[in-house]
Amino acid sequence: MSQASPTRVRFAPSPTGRSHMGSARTALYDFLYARRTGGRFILRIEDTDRKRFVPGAEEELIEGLHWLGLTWDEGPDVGGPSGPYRQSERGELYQAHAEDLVRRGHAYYCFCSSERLAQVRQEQQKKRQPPRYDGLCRALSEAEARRRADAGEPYVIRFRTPREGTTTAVDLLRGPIRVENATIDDYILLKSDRTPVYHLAAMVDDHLMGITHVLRSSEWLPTFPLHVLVIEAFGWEQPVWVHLSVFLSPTGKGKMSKRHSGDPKLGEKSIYVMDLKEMGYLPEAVVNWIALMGWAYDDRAEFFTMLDLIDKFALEKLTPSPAAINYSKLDHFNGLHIRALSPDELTLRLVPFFERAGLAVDPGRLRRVAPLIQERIRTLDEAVEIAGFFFRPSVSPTGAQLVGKGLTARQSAEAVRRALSLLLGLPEITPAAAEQPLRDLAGEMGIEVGQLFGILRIAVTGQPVSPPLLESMVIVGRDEVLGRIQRAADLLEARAGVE
RNA sequence: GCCCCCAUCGUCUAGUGGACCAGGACGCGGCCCUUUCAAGGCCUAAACCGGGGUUCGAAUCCCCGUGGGGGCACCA
Repeated sequence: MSQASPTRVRFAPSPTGRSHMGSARTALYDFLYARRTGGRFILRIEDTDRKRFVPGAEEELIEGLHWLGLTWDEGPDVGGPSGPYRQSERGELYQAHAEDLVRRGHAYYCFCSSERLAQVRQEQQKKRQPPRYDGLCRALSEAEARRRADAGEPYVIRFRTPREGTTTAVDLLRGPIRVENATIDDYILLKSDRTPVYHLAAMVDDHLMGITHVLRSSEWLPTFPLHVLVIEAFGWEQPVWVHLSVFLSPTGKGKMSKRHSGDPKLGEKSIYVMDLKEMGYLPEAVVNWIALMGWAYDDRAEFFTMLDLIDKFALEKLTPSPAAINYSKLDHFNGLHIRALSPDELTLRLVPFFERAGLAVDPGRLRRVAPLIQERIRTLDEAVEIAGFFFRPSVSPTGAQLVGKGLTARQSAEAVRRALSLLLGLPEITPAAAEQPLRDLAGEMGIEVGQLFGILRIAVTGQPVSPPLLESMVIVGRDEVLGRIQRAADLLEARAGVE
């Protein structure tokens, strides 16, 4: 690998659906390698197939990349010297290159109809032969082909794959891959509507855009030798080829697909980038997570920021074997990155989740809540569950819920009543002022500290699991705390009367 | 069916002939801490797919099986 010229890498998605973590990882590696080497990162949209085009897909794609913190130096939205960056706007380029190949004998016109092709395929399948073009038009003379084309007969341009010899395609992670040319089909390069297929468009663009390293899915491995042949036919230099392993479903059975993706609105795990955001994951955590599925730095470090990754990323450390996705590891990384946030930053990230839950968030109060929940949440949406009560006007535990563990309603009522008068006698309700007296009270009553705090926790927060009780009381406010405990005492006494 | 790729704990992985009775992380289990829940600390269980070679020596190299994955479109 000569470093004479700066590296240029591209991410070339096709806007045919929602963008998922698999392509996000490819984009991440592209980005990391470009930044690591001081090269350029190019975004190219491969939208030659109008039938599969999905409106809005490009927008969601760009939104997702931005959310992850990826930026590119050239692309459809930012321009650049090698544009246009949408293949649908580069039509003439592909036509000219395809014709050039025909002129030089590396490709030919094929007039076979889709129907005939389908029939040929069917017969081959019946005879259990590999499905491929039978070569009917390969033998057409140049003059004959010209004549039929001029007569208006529709045609495609096919690559004239050598019938003899072998092709060696070199992948950075796998080394040389040798295949018999006889097993490589005469692939269509230019469709009858004059638009190119990937095998032509990507090769032409990578060359014209000066791409030095191609990172792409290993799904391209089967046609890899074809691509090497096409580039050779043009007389161009091969880029460094790197085929990234695919992601497998969480069970490891089959590659990850929409089939394995749930609806985040139902609390299910999704594979789509923008769903990950909705599920309460931090982009920092997602980046850390996908970076480590197929790449490792050494035998120790696992927590990485984007800056760390740029500093340490190396193509040679990529692994060629497929990886099963593991959401519990994402949860782990998310917890780590949440804890690495400043309280101010955490507050900012939390706001949309409370709003989404229909709660009126007071930013000042949320900022005070943030440190209390920072080490208790693994995803941002969990904050609503554990700290939503701070933003509700009241809580409404039932008498049954208020009864302390292992205590009767009467004992619980007495405990709350005594705690209330204790708290009323305090100049302020803070951990420093209230904790010891409450502990002493539990001791006097012969109950566990946990039992007393448990009842008060339900009384004040309305839930059995909450941030630390006394700290929470400070934020809820003295008057409201006293009121809630008063109501709890009433409820417990009513219940004690029934029992 | 044909072609291609891959193969270390359940999962993600470190490991490029001796430093490996195989290391880390997630998850699991236990202990400590503790007002709940977490976080944190400590500890346990858990793997080199099988068979042949090569070598003084193989997780590491070669071959054959097996298993897994991917691909066989006028999609990308």
